[in-house]
Amino acid sequence: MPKIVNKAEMRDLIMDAALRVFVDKGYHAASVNDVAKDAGLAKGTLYLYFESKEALTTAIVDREFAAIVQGQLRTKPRESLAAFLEDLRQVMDLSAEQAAFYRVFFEVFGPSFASTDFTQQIAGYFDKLGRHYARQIAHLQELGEIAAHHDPRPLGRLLVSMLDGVVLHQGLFGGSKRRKRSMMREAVVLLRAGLQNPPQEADGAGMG
Amino acid sequence: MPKIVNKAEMRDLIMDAALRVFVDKGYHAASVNDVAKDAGLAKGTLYLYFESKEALTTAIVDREFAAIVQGQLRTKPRESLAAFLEDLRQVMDLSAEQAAFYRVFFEVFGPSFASTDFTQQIAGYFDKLGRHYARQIAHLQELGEIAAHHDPRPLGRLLVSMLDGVVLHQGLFGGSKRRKRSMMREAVVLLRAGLQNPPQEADGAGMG
DNA sequence: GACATTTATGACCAAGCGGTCATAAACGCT
DNA sequence: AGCGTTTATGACCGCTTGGTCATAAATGTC
Repeated sequence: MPKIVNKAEMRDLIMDAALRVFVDKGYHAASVNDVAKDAGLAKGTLYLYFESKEALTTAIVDREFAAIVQGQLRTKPRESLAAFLEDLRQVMDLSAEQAAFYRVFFEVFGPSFASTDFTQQIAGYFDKLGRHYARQIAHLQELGEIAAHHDPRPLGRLLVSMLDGVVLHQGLFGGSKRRKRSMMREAVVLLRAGLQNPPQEADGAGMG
Repeated sequence: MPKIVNKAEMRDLIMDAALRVFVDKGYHAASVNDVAKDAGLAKGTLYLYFESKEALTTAIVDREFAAIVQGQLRTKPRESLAAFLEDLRQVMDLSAEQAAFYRVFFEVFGPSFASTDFTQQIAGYFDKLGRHYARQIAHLQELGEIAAHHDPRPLGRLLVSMLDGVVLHQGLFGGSKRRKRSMMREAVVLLRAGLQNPPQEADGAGMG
């Protein structure tokens, strides 16, 4: 009988290699050959497990992305604002590898690559996370921990965008640990005050 | 005597075409030929005005980026929190074209492309904007419009990251006008409360 | 050890790219 | 009109890429 390999394991191994190479050289500069070599395989072998470079990439993005988002989704609804803020702090405190992945992710996410399906899928992840935050916010509003005037849905989605921005800038531009820490501290302080306080009718706020 | 063309004008014309094509097809999928055709030129002509595709791209990013950032920098220091918030709201309210540019920008901004110089330059723009906000914040603190416990520098840079995230998500994932409006409203409300309120010593906020 | 079947290989291919350059067109001036 | 100079052109080149495929290696069973 024939030789047998664990295909799922092999796919994971290849995805690991690909992610390393993409992070190192950039997605578009990395050739399939580069990836295969890093995985210790010949190019042809790689094509036994992924039908194209795009398929490989999609699989990676899906895997990594799901991991990040699921990590947040798994958290049980918190019972205090402080605990919720701690969750948010954790999203911002991605590991260096995850931040690097983020860079790749955005390089990949151009019109050239993104089929509508792909875009939808990613948008779906962010929206899901946003809705999760929305539920969390609504819950904390009931507990009186978050001011009642906030609208949970847009606020949840807004938080996702904002935190993503913070993470992305960290991934792209780095900066010292010190700076990162002080920024994260400010973020938590800002969000805490922003979430828990009702709007004070200020002076002459015009607005359109 | 010779034929004469306005080189600066020509460069701008080419950059306009390139941006259109990049936005439409994605940076990596767009060939120099595509750009030249869109500009109504032959490829060789384009190379009379830009020495390489990378040079063209750098010029575009520089131009567009400077426009966005300079727009904010030109604002005189505001004398009220409300006015400052209105400035922030404006950054988030980019036109569709500017948002599309953002997408291209991040596609370009991979390790494959980015020379260290380029990265530094872009980081410089963001930092500059962050310092601008920091000055603004410090000023409003003196006026008592922003709570004193905030640290202007990291907070300014944080705002840049956050707003960038919001803009980016808008550019990438779009969504209805309604949704955009409600998110922006939430953003302003959140930031106003976050900025103007002092930290309330909450319950049991642990933290590392 | 022979066999059937799966898995691995890397030379090979067509296609497309960025970039060049000999040649032609356009133009301003006299 | 004629000339000197700048500007425009697109066939062409070298190179790399994603992807294929005939061939070889590996493996489990008898």
